[in-house]
Amino acid sequence: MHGYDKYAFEPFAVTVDLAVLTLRAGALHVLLVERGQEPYAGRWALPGGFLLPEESAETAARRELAEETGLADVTGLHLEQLRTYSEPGRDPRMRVVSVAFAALLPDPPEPRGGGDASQARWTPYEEAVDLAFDHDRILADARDRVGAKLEYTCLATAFCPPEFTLGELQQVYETVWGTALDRPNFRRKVLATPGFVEPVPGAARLTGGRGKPATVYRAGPATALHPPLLRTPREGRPA
Amino acid sequence: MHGYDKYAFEPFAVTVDLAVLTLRAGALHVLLVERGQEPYAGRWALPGGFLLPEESAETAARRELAEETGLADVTGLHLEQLRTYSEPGRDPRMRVVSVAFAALLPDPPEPRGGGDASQARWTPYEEAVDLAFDHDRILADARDRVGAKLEYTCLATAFCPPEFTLGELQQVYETVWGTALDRPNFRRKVLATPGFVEPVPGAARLTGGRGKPATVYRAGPATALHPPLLRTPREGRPA
DNA sequence: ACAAAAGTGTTCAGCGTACACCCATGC
DNA sequence: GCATGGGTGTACGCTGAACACTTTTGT
Repeated sequence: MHGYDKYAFEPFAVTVDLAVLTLRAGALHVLLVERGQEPYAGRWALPGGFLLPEESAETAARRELAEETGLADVTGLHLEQLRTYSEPGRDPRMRVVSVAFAALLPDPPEPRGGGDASQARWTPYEEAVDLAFDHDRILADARDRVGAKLEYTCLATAFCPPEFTLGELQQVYETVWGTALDRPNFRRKVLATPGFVEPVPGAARLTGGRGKPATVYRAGPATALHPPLLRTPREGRPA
Repeated sequence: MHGYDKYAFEPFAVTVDLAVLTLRAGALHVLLVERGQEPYAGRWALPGGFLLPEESAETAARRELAEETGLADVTGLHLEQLRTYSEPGRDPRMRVVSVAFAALLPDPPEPRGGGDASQARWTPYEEAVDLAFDHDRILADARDRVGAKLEYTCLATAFCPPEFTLGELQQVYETVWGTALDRPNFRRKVLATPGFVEPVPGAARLTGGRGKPATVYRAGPATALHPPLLRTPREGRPA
């Protein structure tokens, strides 16, 4: 039966695609590359590419990110497998099965093009439409997943630099969810969760130029949030 | 660069693996097949196999399930992508990337072997160890995922036949989580979630031979659970 | 003095937990 | 009658939402 003859079937290509998300200026942004080659030459797409023979999907994801966008050795890159897209016809060239990842970054450097990508740039989430292949869908799935995981995991710290204030952490939630949260209650909930954040001793920072300096925190060892931080839609957003 | 030459790289094989879970006699069981061929001939494994050229992973999963275990056209089969396992060396023959699925079934028929599988059988979850390839890990991941999704989705009905009582639904939670739940409170929580279950008009059924006949319910249209049904460990299990 | 941002305190409604109790059926 | 399982009622504690208030800084 099937198995031993490596060339018995039309070969499959295996690729990775990355939905790299970050927060810039209080808005969710995604990293896009302009395709330098057919198909979809000139169109914007998620960074990604083919697996090499000795790579896992996770390794390939990091390599492609470095090649196509210049983001190598990024500190605090959170990579998370989303799902695999395998519908026939997703790539006009051949049968391509793509393992998609969601990646989260704190406010990052400017990317540069490279490899198959003629240029790379951060794009506001809302403007990232009409992408190549089925990347619109992958991006939407990534956003859904990240929004949901903020509720019951400590994922939000992956959007923050190594040291951050509770105000910054709260902005992560407010930006991704598009809702305003009550600051006192947010503070208590976060601090009441053991291992979510830990204070950096003797550090304080001014955030908006004015106001009381905020205590600085680091991400703690916890990964899950019990009880969860539920998304309770208040109306609108704050000023 | 890469892309157009289909044979430029060592080809990848793409497979699917299925962790098919069900409840039998109040215990979690998983569907295993005995491998008829090398590698791992004679060892137990999750059902699965190679993608055909014109199949999506979901289609292949259903086909392999039918071929290897005789479970074709199973009513109420819930298929859900888990993640993709792509580490080099997971299969000694060649480079195999496997898309893993978790599948949930109500109390199902006996399987039979077929295809690559010399036999197939339901195995209590605890006894499903030392599986072929990395299937121990896939199975553990499936169980974790299912346990977590019971909390905030309506997934539990996928373990129940089309019509079920609230007692049966509660047993799903108690079996998967290994905790006892308070019946009155469980009942209210489930009924308070719009679209989780809907009563079947004028139907009632005796469950244990004795006792008051229970109202019969169907799964409703809802998929998410707001608020979630949190796993609050009470000690021990009931009689 | 004022504005802005961090942080504290307090109230109150609602939910979830626990448990007592009633109902319907088989033996 | 009694055991068994389904279903209802209720009291209490705690959490989370809302908002008033204090503290610390820059201008």
